[in-house]
Amino acid sequence: MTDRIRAELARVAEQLGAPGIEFVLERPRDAGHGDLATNLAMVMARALKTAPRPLAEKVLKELGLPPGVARSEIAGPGFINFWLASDELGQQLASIVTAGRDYGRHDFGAGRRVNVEFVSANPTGPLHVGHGRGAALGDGIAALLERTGHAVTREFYINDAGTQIEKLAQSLWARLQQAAGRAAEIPEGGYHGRYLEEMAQSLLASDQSLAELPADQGIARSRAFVLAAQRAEQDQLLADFGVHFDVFTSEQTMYDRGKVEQLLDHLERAGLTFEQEGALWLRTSSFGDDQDRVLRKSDGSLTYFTPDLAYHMDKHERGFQTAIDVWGADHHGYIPRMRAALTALGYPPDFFEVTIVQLVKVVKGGEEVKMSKRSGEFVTLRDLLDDVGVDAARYFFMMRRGDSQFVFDVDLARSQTEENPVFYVQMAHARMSGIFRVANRAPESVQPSARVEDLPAPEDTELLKKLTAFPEVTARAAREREPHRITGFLEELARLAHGWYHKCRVLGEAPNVEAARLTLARATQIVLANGLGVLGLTAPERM
RNA sequence: GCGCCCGUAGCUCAGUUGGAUAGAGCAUCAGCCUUCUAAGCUGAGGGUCGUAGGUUCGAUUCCUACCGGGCGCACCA
Repeated sequence: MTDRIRAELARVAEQLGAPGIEFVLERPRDAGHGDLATNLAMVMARALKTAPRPLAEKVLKELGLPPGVARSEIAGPGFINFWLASDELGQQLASIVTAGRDYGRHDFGAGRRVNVEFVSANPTGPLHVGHGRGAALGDGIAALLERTGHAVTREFYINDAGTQIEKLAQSLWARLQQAAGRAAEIPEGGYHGRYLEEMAQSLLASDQSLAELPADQGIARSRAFVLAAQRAEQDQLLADFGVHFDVFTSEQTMYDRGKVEQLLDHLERAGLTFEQEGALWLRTSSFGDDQDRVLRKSDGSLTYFTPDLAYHMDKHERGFQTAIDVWGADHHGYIPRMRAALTALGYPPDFFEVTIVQLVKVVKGGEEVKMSKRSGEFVTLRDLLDDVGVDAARYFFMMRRGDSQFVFDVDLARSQTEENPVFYVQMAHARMSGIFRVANRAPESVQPSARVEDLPAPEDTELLKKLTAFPEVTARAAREREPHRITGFLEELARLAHGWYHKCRVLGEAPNVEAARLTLARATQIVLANGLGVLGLTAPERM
């Protein structure tokens, strides 16, 4: 419907001398302004240098409106408002029930291959709440893209080749020595967290001889231990968090598979590099970065940037048309060099995208729970999950834009009351389900009753109109990579659903009204479930 | 010093790609249980959209400067 009106408006715009003009056709927030409104006359007025209202009259005169539009008017400074016929609304209701789980799906992604890389935590410690936010957001973005017709791969990059890992291995080695009663110091820049102490103790308990190894072997063993332990722990935790990765790529394999060498070769042959003071540089400043970047240090070793760039090249070679990276805010300064380098490689500008995830502040009992990686004290994702559960954690992380700082109120997330948005939304779904339970009918058995005349209350109409907005919300959320648009919509919908439930009886009404309201309840249940589903949350039948 | 993000009700935050009278939840206050879940619902008060300019029919939205908060500015990862 919207598409047909939009097309007709575009046709008239062309006819009146403004072809291809950009205009908005939207649902006005004020119901008094109709079901749909356009600013076409006003944007045309600017382009054609005439007054908007007379122009709106001309537009309206030329407009061949589809039969679903009941009436139209010119209002305010030159808006054109449309009211839809009530049978149009009824048909939309029926189509929700018919579409079921597919309602809110789109195919505009057209099978575009998208790689979403997220979490990608260093294997140097437990995942903390910041990773949790990245995990929820990355997974949410991936799910949104899937539901809009993209071919999505969820990917995790393991930073297992850097000096961080070396420090960690050395730190564990020191802890092993200490646990065996020897004097040993955590190396400079090493890891002081208690989890290494615990790991050392349990390793030693199962193999006393470990601490007897010569240092180089001991460190090598330590490295293998920490990598395996971190991987196992992270896998389990992410699984518990409801996040599934399709691909894990290790930094080390970028070397092992010759990707790094291949990259350096390619860059040098293309004349994109130069040597200075014994180091090899990439001319990123020619491609938008504010300075050139070192690929190979003067001591012969590579910077972190080089294998990471090779990794992105690898993604491109694997056939991905878009690579979305979800990064912590502390890495945002890294974006220009990566973008510049990928431009230098000749990749299209829409290949590389970054979604930035800002810091999470955890508040419990009205007080901030401090987190500091250096001191080894931080709020782990595991602690948070144990505290508030998966659904609440995922929902909370997704309910705010990634690029604003976020206060995670643990007490709120735990609460089983209306104040808690997760609870509130899930409760709305449970209530819709409850109607069918009491009626002793399977929700799936509902045959769409599409007559809006049988939905007499204003609450009926308001709820229904909200439901019809869901596809637009999912489309926008996917395009903008903003899962919080879904949570916001769900809360608005839940509010209407609760109000409707309170005001409008379903069972025991006149048969035609009961049938129509059962359809509405079913449609509401579907949209709530689909919305919760995109976010990876459960939609409980009862609570 | 330079760059990026943020600044909207007491608090936490939305704000439909420049639109009509700026919204929601919490908190506060006032109501509502003979009902398919009161684990809920209804209503009220609450705003100089950080500040000052600019762009135009119109600015919370775009531009500039400044103020405040966060994060970055490595031959670290």
